[in-house]
Amino acid sequence: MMLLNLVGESGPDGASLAELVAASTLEKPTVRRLLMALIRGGLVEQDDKTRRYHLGVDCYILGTLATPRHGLVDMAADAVARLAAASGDTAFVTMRRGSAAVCLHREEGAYQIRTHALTVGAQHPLGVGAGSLAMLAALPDAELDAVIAENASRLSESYPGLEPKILRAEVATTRVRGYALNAGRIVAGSWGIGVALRWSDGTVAGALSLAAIESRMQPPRDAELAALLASEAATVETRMSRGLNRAN
Amino acid sequence: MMLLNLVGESGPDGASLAELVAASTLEKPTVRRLLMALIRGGLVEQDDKTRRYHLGVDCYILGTLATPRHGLVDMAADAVARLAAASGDTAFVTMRRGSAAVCLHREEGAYQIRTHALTVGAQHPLGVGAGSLAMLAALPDAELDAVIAENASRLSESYPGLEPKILRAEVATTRVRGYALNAGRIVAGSWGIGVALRWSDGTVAGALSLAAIESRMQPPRDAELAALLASEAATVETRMSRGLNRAN
DNA sequence: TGGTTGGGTCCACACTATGAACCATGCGAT
DNA sequence: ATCGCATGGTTCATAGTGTGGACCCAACCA
Repeated sequence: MMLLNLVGESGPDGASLAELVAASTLEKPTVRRLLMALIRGGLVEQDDKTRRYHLGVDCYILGTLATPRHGLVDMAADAVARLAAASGDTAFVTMRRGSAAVCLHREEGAYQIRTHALTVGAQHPLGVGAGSLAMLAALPDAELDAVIAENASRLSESYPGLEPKILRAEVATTRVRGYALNAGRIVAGSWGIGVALRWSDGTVAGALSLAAIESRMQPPRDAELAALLASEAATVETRMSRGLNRAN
Repeated sequence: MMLLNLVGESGPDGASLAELVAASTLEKPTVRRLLMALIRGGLVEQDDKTRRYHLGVDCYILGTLATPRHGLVDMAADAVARLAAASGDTAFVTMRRGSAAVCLHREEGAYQIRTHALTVGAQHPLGVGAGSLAMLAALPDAELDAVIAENASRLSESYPGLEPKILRAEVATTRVRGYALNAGRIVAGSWGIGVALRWSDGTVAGALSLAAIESRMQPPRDAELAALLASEAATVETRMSRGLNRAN
């Protein structure tokens, strides 16, 4: 499942065997054998020419069958389109995946300078990035602690300037402010604003966010964008509760 | 992966442990352990109250990430909607999954009598059902033989009246006729018409189909519906080739 | 109260995954 | 032409992990 996930993260060009070995904690023969098993099951496929591994049809099939329960992107697609159109910047749907956030949908606006700091499939610990931070801040305190604890080592190692302590401070200001702001903390100059999305039972599902260069996120524009996000989020959330998808 | 698939097939109400044990060839402790592993990985989730198992968020995430490569339903959604609206009957998107066909999308028309012979998530051997038969007939002969051989035992056991020999005859007439017709072979009185969909490289991706009661599939209406299907299939196929999704 | 059904777990045992070492192939440089 | 070096892929003794019959428990119903 770790491998499946890595293949998913690898984007439209897929992943090579070597890349997967490097990204996983497994040895080459093991990776290869597991990939063969995934291929047999249809969850992964290998391009005959390039020898690279991609997600298989069965992933798509299972995903489609899981849509009635979890289909956030469908419910948010038009909201994201409106956000991108209205702002001219790039809009995203991010979803929670345990203690990480996955970017599932990206819609570019018309403005000529576009940040590519966040691409579809990318995963970061909760709190890293605007949408991701919005989700983290939306969690109940117990869960927040658990998530931060789980991510602690990865944060300190791979995300300098986003150590647990700083993250907690960010969460606090996010909660007061009402929306999450990423002031170029991951890629310098690439700013973002995000708001969380919840299922009708209150659990955090994902987030809507906007990204742009620093100059386009200064007051008073930042507040305007945040208002835009909040209104679209409300729209999406009513839709999420209407389709009474989830029993639990 | 077999279990994952079974959970997927089980529809929106999920599956109980006992059902999964029965449907799989595994023993109860094994099923339970594998399910726990799938739950750990986020591919499956268990409803705390009902104790039933459902597809998890990660299935949806992987499915979304696989959409650029395999996203048939998105490409066919509006065509299916038009089919259902124009015919008043129920329209389907089916996809190939090895030697089986999976129903991924179902759109009901306005007509008051609706067949529920095919529901989303249902899987049958290739050749069983209109869309499924359309796919089988669209395969090159070598592949057709392989598929029929693989399904032989299941066909004879579970689908009386659709033994390999009869299926081959059906394929022949389908190829001549240009579209697949299921004259109530699975559920008496429930008829269907289907046409195959191909990727731009010629490989069979899935099918579009319509289902209705027998009386609504008699000449000349059957031919009219087939024409409708063919034209929508053409639309979908041009869209499939435009998004040059697949390298291989 | 007693029987039945379904969910979930234990642990001796058998089988299966593991990875260091190895082979094969494609490609750029000399 | 030939070498060197990535990168993809495979082998096989060994360590370790999954397997399932038997069992427990709770809920439900007569």
